[in-house]
Amino acid sequence: MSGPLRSKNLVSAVLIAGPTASGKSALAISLGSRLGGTVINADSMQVYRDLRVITARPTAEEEAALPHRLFGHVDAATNYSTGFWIADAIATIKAERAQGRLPILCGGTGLYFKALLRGLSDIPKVPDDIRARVRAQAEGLPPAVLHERLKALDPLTAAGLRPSDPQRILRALEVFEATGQPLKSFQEKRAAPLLDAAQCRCIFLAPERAELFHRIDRRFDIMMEAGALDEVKALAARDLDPALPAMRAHGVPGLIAYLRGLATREDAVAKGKLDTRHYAKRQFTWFRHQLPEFEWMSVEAAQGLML
RNA sequence: GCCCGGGUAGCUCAGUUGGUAGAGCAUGCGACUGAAAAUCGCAGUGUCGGUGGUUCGAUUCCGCCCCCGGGCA
Repeated sequence: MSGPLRSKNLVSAVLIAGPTASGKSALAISLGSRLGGTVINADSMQVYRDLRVITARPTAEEEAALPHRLFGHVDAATNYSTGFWIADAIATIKAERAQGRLPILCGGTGLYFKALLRGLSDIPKVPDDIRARVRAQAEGLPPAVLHERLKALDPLTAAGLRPSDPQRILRALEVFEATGQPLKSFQEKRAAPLLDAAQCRCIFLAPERAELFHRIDRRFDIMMEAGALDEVKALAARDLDPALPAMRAHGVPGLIAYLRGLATREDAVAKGKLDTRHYAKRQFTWFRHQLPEFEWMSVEAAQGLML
């Protein structure tokens, strides 16, 4: 069953989310072509120029069908983040609207959609040197020790974090280091949302899980045939910091290990598929609980969608 | 055919000086404000290869049988 009919001018944007490999891109292209839309990427990995095949970014032919924005516009050496994306997304949505085009946000990154619909706190950017210093000092230390350190400096934020969660602890440490104020104190003030879900069409493409897992496996095999290994080889040759987001894309760490003779090709592929399935599960959980305003829809229902 | 090693959770394995067992991974569920394709939390599951014996009690000790490795012939 498709949802109620809505006339185009009541919808200020279309948001298409869903687990990886659910067919979001195809839906975005089909809707966008009919509605005079522009597809705007809301996927944290499809922003990287170096990674096209392995991130399932739309192909050149697909991109030719209608305007696509924020795809492959970032170098893999960049530590891109939600904050950068939100800024890019604001500018892009405005620009497309100014041209009379309907923004179609499409991607699987739940945090990006949440930032769009709930607002992202205004937190000063942590200078690169401070970030690097905090991380260098943390090198090799167990997360519980870092948590103790944070507790001494910023008990407010530390109280809300698990001592086993290195990533969030480091973030809190570097924000405190850069601003002298608790991360929590910034988070308590949320910026105004960019979009109001009531004026958007928010779709979550939700295939049946077993079927989706099969598609994920098959798609990874297709990526391998389509040159994923060459792409990863070129990335590996840049010898970037393995902690960079682009270096963590599903399949990348395993394939780099394979290229360096540290893993079999079979194991690398299996790891890529497994990471992707785990991620898909987290995407279902995220949207179910964090963004309930999304309308869950089967792939078949989405195909018959009228806006 | 003989000798040695092994058969314990979906997988890889630990363990029980005899009182019906556990890690990692997988699986399921969940958290989530600038690395989010990230990071983290919780949970379940077993005829302990089969069979007979010893014993109050056997997955653990003994016999026989079956299966899988390796070696010898």
